[in-house]
Amino acid sequence: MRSLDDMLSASPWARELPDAERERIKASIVVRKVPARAYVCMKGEPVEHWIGVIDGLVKITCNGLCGKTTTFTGVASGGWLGEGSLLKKERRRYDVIALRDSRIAFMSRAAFQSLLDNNLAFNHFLLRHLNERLGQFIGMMEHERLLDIEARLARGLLSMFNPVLHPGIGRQLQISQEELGFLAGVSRQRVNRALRALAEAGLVRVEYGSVTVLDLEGLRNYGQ
DNA sequence: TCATTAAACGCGT
DNA sequence: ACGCGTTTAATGA
Repeated sequence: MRSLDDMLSASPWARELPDAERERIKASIVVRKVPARAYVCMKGEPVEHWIGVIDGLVKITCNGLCGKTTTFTGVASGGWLGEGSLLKKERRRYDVIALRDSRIAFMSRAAFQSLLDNNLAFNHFLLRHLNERLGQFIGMMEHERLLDIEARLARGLLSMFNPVLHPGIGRQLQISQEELGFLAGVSRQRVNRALRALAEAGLVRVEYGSVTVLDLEGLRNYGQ
């Protein structure tokens, strides 16, 4: 995705907005470039924006007290995040960090609220979005308890290729094995081994700094 | 005993 | 400077 316009065109709620309304929303959005490793927003901040990933990749993450860090989910090109904190009127609960140079859209709280109050398509979108997320997180518990690490990594990858949550993602994902480890909750060495297994099964292609999905359905069924 | 992990190192990009 | 593969030593099931 190249521009805010592309991003809005890929967002079902924005596609159906009347032109004037769409322009009004667009005017409420600030676009900022965030370099790799920089914060998009920080835990504890007051929440003033809904956040969209126009281009790039970010992670929603949290640092434990004992120096550990975990990634709850990645958000790729075309994805929106932060609606939870916006709806609950609370401070930001998690850090959002760019995994590579990214272009990020910040929609004002007022614009978000007016869409919420006036636009049925937007409400449908939010429900669908929240439902996909909920499914992902329930699935995560299931997988953590029931699946081996290869299958868990397969599901972790799959979450990144969810077309509802990240309409702009292609088949290739630029992400390091270390970050995949944070995402799937396993060590880097184990990610490396598991990736080889998935590649061996013909489901992905592994390259320097990236993973390409060859068989989405196969990934979904991996380890039944 | 066996698998997994963090940390360290060296190599290639 | 970063990503990857490997070794090593510690951990724990």
